[in-house]
Amino acid sequence: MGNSSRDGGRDSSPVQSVDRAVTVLEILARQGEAGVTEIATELGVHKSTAFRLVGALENRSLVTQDVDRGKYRLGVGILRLAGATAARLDLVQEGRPVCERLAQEVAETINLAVLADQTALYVDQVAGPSALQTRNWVGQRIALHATSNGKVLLAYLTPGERAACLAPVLERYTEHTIVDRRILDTHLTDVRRRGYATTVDELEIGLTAVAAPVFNIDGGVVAALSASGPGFRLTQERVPRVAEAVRRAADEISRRLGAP
Amino acid sequence: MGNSSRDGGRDSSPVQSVDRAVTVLEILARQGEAGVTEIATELGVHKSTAFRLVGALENRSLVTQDVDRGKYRLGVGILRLAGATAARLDLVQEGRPVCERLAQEVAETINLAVLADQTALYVDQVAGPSALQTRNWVGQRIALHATSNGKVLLAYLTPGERAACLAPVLERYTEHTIVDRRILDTHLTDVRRRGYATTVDELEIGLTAVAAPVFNIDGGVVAALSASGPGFRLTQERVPRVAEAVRRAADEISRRLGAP
DNA sequence: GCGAACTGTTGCCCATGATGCAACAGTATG
DNA sequence: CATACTGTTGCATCATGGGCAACAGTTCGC
Repeated sequence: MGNSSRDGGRDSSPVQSVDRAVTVLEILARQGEAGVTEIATELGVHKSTAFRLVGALENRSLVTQDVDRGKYRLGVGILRLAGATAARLDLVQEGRPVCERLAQEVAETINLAVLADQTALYVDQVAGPSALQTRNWVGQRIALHATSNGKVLLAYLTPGERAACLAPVLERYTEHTIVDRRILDTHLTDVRRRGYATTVDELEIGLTAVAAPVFNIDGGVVAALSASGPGFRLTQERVPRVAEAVRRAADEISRRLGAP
Repeated sequence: MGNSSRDGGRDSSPVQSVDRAVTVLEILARQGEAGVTEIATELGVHKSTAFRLVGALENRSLVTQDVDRGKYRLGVGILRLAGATAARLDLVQEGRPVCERLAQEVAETINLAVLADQTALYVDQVAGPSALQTRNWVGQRIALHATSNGKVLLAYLTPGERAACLAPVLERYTEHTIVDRRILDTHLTDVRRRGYATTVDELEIGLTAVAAPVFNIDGGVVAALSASGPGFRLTQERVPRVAEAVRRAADEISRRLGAP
């Protein structure tokens, strides 16, 4: 059974049984449903082999069987995996050109972050033209209370959701980190009122950031868009103008995602 | 690493490497992206093992890597698999209650079929109350030109698409099968005009069927809905009334799918 | 700028898990 | 009712999956 190659493709042979399992999934995607014998024939393996491959996928809900001894089809596990991918793909794909323009406009590092496992998960980043930049945050999970993105994500949660997301004791990163819950809650009320959040020296000394919410078609906040840079560049005077640009860019991404 | 069990779950141990590969996908779905060492740690395997598992998934586009030696994320292959599942799941889920009512109303076998690989792929079936029924078509791919579902699917294709779907020589199943392209094209123009297709003794002697189109949110035809039964029951006199019921039911499914 | 500490990647050898075989149970069909 | 199919299972074999050691590349602290 051939191994499809791709640009920069791996030359080492793949794990054969994983490769076969993926072929099973593709057969089921193409045909809607299929039986063990049919799958075995298309794979070129014994039907007991096909049966075990299908069984392994069924155990993890990637494949399901309508009735015992019946035909198999793709299961909800595929949709769960895709759900994780597609929504984030949409956000990043729709957001990327907006982020690039904003990076040019404000000449700072632009980030998109989503709420994930009670942290701000950074899903995209576009660097400004300056040589001095923040490091790459993508893939990292950063504390909510000490980042502008995190503050935005927190600001639009219900009190219950917010309580669930914040540890009883907030971690102090610098002497400027807000660790008192009541001060944080008041601050987040202000974030919602103004439509953007700021941090100055709260995650680390010398780092200033400003963020605004990205809404989806249901009117909920699905991400926060931020600009960040060194404090000597992102001065207090400059913050309102940068915040306005970030807000407009976040609104643009929201519209692209179908927000009202 | 534990194997999640499920109701009616398989007791035999699954194919371990497939199981591990699925766990890799779930890790990436949950975290957005991860590196080889992190995946290995969560799987409890050596990082060379994780590397090969990820490589096998990457070969098939289920996983992708942003830059060489960088972190991995879920790839478009997942979306391709899910695309095959979700759209069909929608159609079948939205269509099922309508099919059940229609089966009761017209007392014949009801089918939903989609265009797949130049055939009519049957994706759902509800039997009428009669003891005499057609066999189960679900999962089968039947010639377009000799079925009412197929005629509906053909009728709404562009001339180019239609030419691509039909073999140069149409297969004759009975003496009533339409195998002349010009006669078929004229017939399909009529299908579009009337809003439904019929076949009498064209796929097999004694089998009568009537089908109508199902539209989606974009206004395109995504499926055909049919009622079929023996000719002595689905008489010529009865066909117009059954056709009208099938049309109304197809319109109902179309509305549920968001058709204009 | 350099060394240490990490990462991802690779070749190789062997232990083990994937596989095919034979057989069985269940279902469909003539 | 017998035959011919299907899906499923236990078992023995061997081909492959896997870990190890090492390497190349990158990051980071001093």
